[in-house]
Parts: sequence; C-alpha cells; structure tokens
Amino acid sequence: MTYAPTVILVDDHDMVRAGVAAQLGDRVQILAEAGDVGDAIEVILDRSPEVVLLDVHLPSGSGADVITGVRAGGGDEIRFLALSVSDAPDDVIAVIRAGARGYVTKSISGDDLADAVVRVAEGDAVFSPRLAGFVIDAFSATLPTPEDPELDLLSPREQEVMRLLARGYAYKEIARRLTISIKTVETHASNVLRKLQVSNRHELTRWAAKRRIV
Amino acid sequence: MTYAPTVILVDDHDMVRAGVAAQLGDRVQILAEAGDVGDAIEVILDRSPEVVLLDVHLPSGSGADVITGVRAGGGDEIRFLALSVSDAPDDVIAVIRAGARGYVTKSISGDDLADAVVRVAEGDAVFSPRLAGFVIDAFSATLPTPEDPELDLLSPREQEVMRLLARGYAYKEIARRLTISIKTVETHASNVLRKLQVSNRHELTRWAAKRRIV
DNA sequence: GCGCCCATCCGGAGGAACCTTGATCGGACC
DNA sequence: GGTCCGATCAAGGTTCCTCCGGATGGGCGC
Repeated sequence: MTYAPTVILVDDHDMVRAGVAAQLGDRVQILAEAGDVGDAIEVILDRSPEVVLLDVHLPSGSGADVITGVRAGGGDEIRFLALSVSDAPDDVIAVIRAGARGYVTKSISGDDLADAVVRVAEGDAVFSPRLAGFVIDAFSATLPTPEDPELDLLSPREQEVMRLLARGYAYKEIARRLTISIKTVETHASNVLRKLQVSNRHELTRWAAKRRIV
Repeated sequence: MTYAPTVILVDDHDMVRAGVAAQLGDRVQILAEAGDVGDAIEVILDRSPEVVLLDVHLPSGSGADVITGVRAGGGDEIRFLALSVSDAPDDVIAVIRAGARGYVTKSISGDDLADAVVRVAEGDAVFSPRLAGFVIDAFSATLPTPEDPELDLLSPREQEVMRLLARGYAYKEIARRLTISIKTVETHASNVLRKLQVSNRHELTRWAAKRRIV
C-alpha cells in the first residue's frame, strides 16, 4: 500500500475538489487541480499524471472534451477516471467512448475511491456496481434497438414505413424515398396501424416517441 | 464574526459533506449530517439547528421533501439553504416553493458559503447571483407564458385551435370541444399553419413541442 | 413436385380527414 | 361610410386510411 499514483483533479467546484483531496489523503499524490476544460488539458499535458480524476460536467464543456483534448495533445498513456454525481446513460457512454477507464459516482467512499484510482493506475477498468451492468449491456449490444416484442409483429419493410410514417412524412414522400408505389405505401401503412393497434398516424407518432424510435 | 450558527448538512455524498464541512471551518457549528430524506427529517427535528444546508437531489427523494417533512413535524423556525450543483429552473422553483430561504450552487467559495449560512440564520434570503434574477422573474411573473413573439401572430381563437391541433386532435373532435362547426375549425387551422409557416399538422406538432406548448 | 403461407408489390373504389380558398357578418377604429 | 380584422361557415381539391382485388417470389411441409 506504499504505492501512491500521481493524480490531477478536474472539477469546477472548489468544495468538491477539497472534499476529494481530503478523502484521498496520502494514498495518492495530487499534482494539481483544474476547474475548466482548457486549464485541465494544459495542466494534464504539462504534468503528465498517471490518473486524472475527472468530473463529467464542466462549465466550459464536458469531461469527454478534456479526454479528447489530452489525446490530441499526445497524452496517450494518461488514464482517466470519471467522477460524477450523474449516472445518466448518456453521460456514461460519452465519457467512456472518449476513453475513460472507469466511472464512479460521488457517493463512493474515500477508501473505495482511492482503491479505484490505484486500480486504474495499474490498468484496470473500474465501475460503480450500479453502472457495471449497464456498461456491459450498452457495449455488448451492438443492436440499437432494445428488442421490442411489439416491433417483431412488423415485417422489415413495414418497420421502414412505420419510421417514416411516425416522422410525419406524407405517403407520396415515403413512396419516393423507398422508390415504390403510393399504393404499396398505403398497404404497408394500413398493416402497421392494424398490427400496432393504433387508429391513425398521430397515435403512431406517440407510440414511436414513447419507445424512442423517432 | 464570533457568531457561529448551528448547522446540519444534508447530502448523499460523503465527499461533498466532507468538503463543505472543511470549507466552513469554525464559522458554523455543525451539529450533525444526514444522507437521505428520512434520516434528515429525524435528525433535524431532534437537534433543531438554526440552518439546514440541503442538497436538492437525494437518493430517497428531493430536498423539497425534507423541508415539507420538517415543517409537518413542527420545525417551523428552522431555515433551509439549498446547496446544489444544479441551477435547473424546476429544481430551484420546487425547493423555494417548499420553503427554502436561499439557493446557492456548489461553485460558491467556502467563505461566501459561510457568509450565506450566517445571513440565512439571521433571516435573510440568499441566492447565487446567476439565480437571483431568475427567481425574481419566476415569481413576479404570474403569467405562465414566457411571451413568445410568434404566438402573438395568432388570434386567441387560433391559439386554442393550435393547441388542440398540435396534440393530434381531429378536426371533428376540436369542433366538438369548442362547439363550433368543423368548417370553422378548418379555417382557423389553415390560418395557424400559414401564420406559423408550417405546411401541415405534423410540422406544427414539432413546432409546438420545441416551444414546450404541448 | 405441389400446395400453402407470407412478404412484397401494385391497382380501384370509397369514405373520412385534412387543407385551401372564398364568402358573410359584426365589431372596432378612423 | 369606409376599412380592417376576427369569427364563422361552405365548396372543393388533396391526402389519409380501409377494403377489396391480383401478381410475384421465397420458404416449408406433405
């Protein structure tokens, strides 16, 4: 336990940084702190820490911006651990896509956070228990559709028509895009409405919106 | 400056509480801390602090829930200062409605926070500069409409029709609700589409959704 | 092979809903 | 009295949606 990795803290709130620093104690060496995207990139490239503890939301951008900026500046060996109050899927995905090696929420204890920093410094990936399953799901499933059983009622062609229908395109426009006759579009549309048990395209739009298809 | 009000901290993140406590130093007396709604209400009623520093978002509810719970339990003289990373209008309104005497974001400095706590203890209302103007606006303006210049193009009757149209109601249904002829509805609808420069009701729906009218 | 089901494609007929255009009436304003 | 505008309604064309028909081609079981 004598190994103390070098760390830079990035968070726009002084109090959060003070709290993190206090809780980490002497288990890490804090080289510097930063409060916005530009400062963070500059000081990270200058000091080359082993790990960057990074808030997801910053006033001048996102944590992902910091990661991409550092990567562009040549800091390829620096590892990032996202530290956020948010466990919103979009936030997690964005920062992981950018290259973070871990994501923990601020509800973690100081000891656990220090453990996480050390493990990330050693090359591990660290996720809060609540997020681990989600991250696995999001990246193992290459299919963007979360397999909706009601969608299986529709044939592939009907699903294409359904998407355009829900977006408000006219039959004529759908026919032009799919290079088929208007009559064919009408047939597909009628089948879609019947299979999904909605009575017109307005209800279909709401149906699709609820499932985030549009 | 020898006056040090009694304070209870409510926040679900240990590190944030540690940071706040460290920054406040000896300018306040911290009686206790709590991490969720139930604990907070209990300990606040038990210890009766002068001020409660309250996070807006808690795992078991909201900061507003804590305030209403304490009020229901008889803690009428206790003053609340909301402390949050969020400056979302809904969050601010909810906690102020519940009875908070101030709202500051966590980007505040430790000294300023201590000042804010003292001022709230003395009966003042304290808001971060960025929020002060907003709070005034939100409560002085009794009109719920944020005065959209494009909406002024529509006559009152046309606005009624527009709302129903954007929600997907059929002409027949709109006519029944407004007790006018279908033909009249059609004319109003046509005027609405022309004035807002959209070509059909689907585009109107998106127009209204963007302005949060629906 | 042959029948069968189904997805995809296309057409006609018809009613409902949508949207445009033109018209009347009454109140406000000059 | 003339003009403008909002509210009302009607005529008529366009689009939407359903119901009917038919054609083709692929998969599947007998």
